[in-house]
Amino acid sequence: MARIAGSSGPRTEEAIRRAGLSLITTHGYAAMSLRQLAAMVGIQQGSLYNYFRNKQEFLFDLIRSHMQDLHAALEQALLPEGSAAERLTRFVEFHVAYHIERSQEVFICYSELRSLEPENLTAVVAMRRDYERRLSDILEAGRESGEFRLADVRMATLAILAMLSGICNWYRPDGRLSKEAVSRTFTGMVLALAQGGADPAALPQPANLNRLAARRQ
Amino acid sequence: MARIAGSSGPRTEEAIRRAGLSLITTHGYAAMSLRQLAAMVGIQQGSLYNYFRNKQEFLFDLIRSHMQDLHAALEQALLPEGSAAERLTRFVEFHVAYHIERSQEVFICYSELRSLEPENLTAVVAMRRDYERRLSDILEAGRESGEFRLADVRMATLAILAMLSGICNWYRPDGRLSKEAVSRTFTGMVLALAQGGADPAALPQPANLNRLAARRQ
DNA sequence: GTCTATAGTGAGATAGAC
DNA sequence: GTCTATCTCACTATAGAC
Repeated sequence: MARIAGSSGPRTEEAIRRAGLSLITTHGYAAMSLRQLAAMVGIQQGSLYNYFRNKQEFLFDLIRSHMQDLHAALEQALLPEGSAAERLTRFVEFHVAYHIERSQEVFICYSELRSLEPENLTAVVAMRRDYERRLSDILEAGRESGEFRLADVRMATLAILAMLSGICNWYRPDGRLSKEAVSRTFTGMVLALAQGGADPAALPQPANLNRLAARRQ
Repeated sequence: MARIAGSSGPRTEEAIRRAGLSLITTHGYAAMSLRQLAAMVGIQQGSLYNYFRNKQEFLFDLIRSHMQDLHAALEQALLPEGSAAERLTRFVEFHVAYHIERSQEVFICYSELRSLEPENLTAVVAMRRDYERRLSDILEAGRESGEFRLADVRMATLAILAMLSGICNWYRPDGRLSKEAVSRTFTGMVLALAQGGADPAALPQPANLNRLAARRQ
């Protein structure tokens, strides 16, 4: 990480970005000092101010630019039409892939909202709402068409997003599971959740299982 | 919050606890200053050191004592026997109730693990593993008995816990939803997820629904 | 148990030479 | 664009009177 002379520019910018992501993910924004950050990049602490006006602006830039990337990528991935199950599958596949690919950014976007100053927070929350809505719309469409059985679309939205976003807390590229296995499994679980058929009372006993099956036909 | 004279003792201790929970939830451990904490309690900053040796110990006490409470409460709530669906239902009901009742502690236990020093972290992670295992065992039992259809018990465990723990990020006592409604809805979603029947390919069309129902009988 | 006062440290941010 | 040097401030933690 050390550096030789008075060089660089855009290379430094990218290095600061990556080091910042790493440090904030590990220790949190408040606990990360600019001295640490500079050391990791291999420059002096004062030099950082050629790249941002202050620490808060650095955080906001990280979060905002990531949210923009996320939106742009989602736009590409969403199906314009198709059954709700197909659209939901596509959404989950995208979400999982993105969360695995860019887990640090994603994690920070959830965990460091509290560290944003009010004005900056407002901007980010608006983008976030927009994203949640994409999922809500799919669930709502499925509920109306009868493909999905959901007691509450809002809660289902939050539940699914929490479940998917949790992936970036435990997924490790060198772990037991491949990206594909995770994607497949979560797609299955989310679809099962959405398609429901689970009245808590309905399924435990075999007798009830029969009733349910009959109702479905 | 202000106080009158040189009084108190255990009352102060409880006040510090509550103020700490609130501040850490809102701003995070690293961003909370002991001056803030003292001000919220209505004492001077130096007086805090009658209640802990340093800031880290305060955090660790909060987290550890909460984990102990959680384990004790879970012990009471778990069913010793019954079908996997019944046991899972009970687990979810407990989990939701607890997360709603003590959302600050729960949130901190997830979000401030990073702020624990290595030794303290080790202790907490062990307790956490133990808790996850309670859920894994239920899912595994259900998978073996054929009640549940799960591609991967470990991922299902993590998915369910993430989904449930997410509740403390958005639930508001004065909001649209009652505790009971949340509990019922999440129980339903978790059971649906566990009981599966969701090969991504299998369920969109009604034709496949029939096959599924037939197989279940 | 609480207060006031302060030691000692490390933080974010700025100034000016190269 | 980077460096060195430094300002200013807030923080954790301690000491000692009441």
